Amino acid sequence: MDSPLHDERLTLAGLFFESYAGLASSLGRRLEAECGLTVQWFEVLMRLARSPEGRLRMSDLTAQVTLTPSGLTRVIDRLEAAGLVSREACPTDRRGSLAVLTEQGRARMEVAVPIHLGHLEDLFTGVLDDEERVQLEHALRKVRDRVNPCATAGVADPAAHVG
Amino acid sequence: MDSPLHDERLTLAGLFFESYAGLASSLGRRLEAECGLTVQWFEVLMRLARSPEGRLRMSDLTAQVTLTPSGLTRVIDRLEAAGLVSREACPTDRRGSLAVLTEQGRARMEVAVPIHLGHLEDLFTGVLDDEERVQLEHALRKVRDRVNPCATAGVADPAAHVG
DNA sequence: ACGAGATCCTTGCGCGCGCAACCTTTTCTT
DNA sequence: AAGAAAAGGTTGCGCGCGCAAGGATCTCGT
Repeated sequence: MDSPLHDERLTLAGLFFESYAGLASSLGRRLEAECGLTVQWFEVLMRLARSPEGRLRMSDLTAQVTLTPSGLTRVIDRLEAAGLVSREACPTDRRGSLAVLTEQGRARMEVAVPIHLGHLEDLFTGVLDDEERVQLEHALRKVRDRVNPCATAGVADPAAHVG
Repeated sequence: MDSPLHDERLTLAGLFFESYAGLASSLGRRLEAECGLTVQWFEVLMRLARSPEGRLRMSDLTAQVTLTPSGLTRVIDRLEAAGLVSREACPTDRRGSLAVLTEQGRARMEVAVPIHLGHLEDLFTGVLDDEERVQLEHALRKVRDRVNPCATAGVADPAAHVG
């Protein structure tokens, strides 16, 4: 049983992917059913809600969410069609576009965030005790830094912006 | 900063999703470049390779990989077109279909598995020490059991833990 | 034994995403 | 100051997936 087909690294990775898939799927189903929001939508609206005046450049948004520029364009298209976001011209760079949270968008998030937090607690953080959460965060941070070194910026954290 | 928009549960979940996305994307790119295999393909071929005689019913495969029956049908279609898998009739149930690893498929996996293990080591398990790996596995197992209780079957892994 | 319902797999369809190509605007080079 | 190169965003296209519907086969109650 020490064949490469049963290597412990495969087991750990499998567990990781399986956990992710299950979590994303359950979370997505509930969020959609109770808030009418996709996980992607939530993610984008979240980043906007965290930003000053609820506005962010497309390129900044692209860097924060796991999405290519073209993917983000479509998401914003749909969010705009749904009335949750609107586009504005960037005042300092005429190439640029700003995504801004509408009143309706903010209202939706004020409902959705607590609900989503409940789901998270129920399906994810609730099954771990404090120590386990700390250890998990530690391990995930190391992995994240390995596979995505240029993260650690973004999130409305004024002390962290690189270029 | 204690607004629901900065809840620690969101941070942990964000870290989880970000790690997953980065890992899946890096792993996928490398596997494709060096072995000509999608992560999905690898996953399916892996399950087959682990099974006696390299054969498995579609329904069993569906249960093991994160894919709906229709999704699996298409994957097997492509794998069959690529000559890595073939279909056989199920001898005990005429509704059923068996996916079986071809010689070519097995040969491909004999090359791909060690390469993939290397990538895993490089991008994932290598950044963690023994204790961190154990802790991560522990936490992930709890999450997996919460979101996907009916796993813990299949895999021909006698050491698989129940939760 | 027979029909109702469940199970297995496949197909039509639509959706969301990434890639590459494109246009516009900014920045760099000289 | 002018041309070259880079960056920001959007679109055409194709792909892989899930959902719902469908045909074939098995199972179970009577």
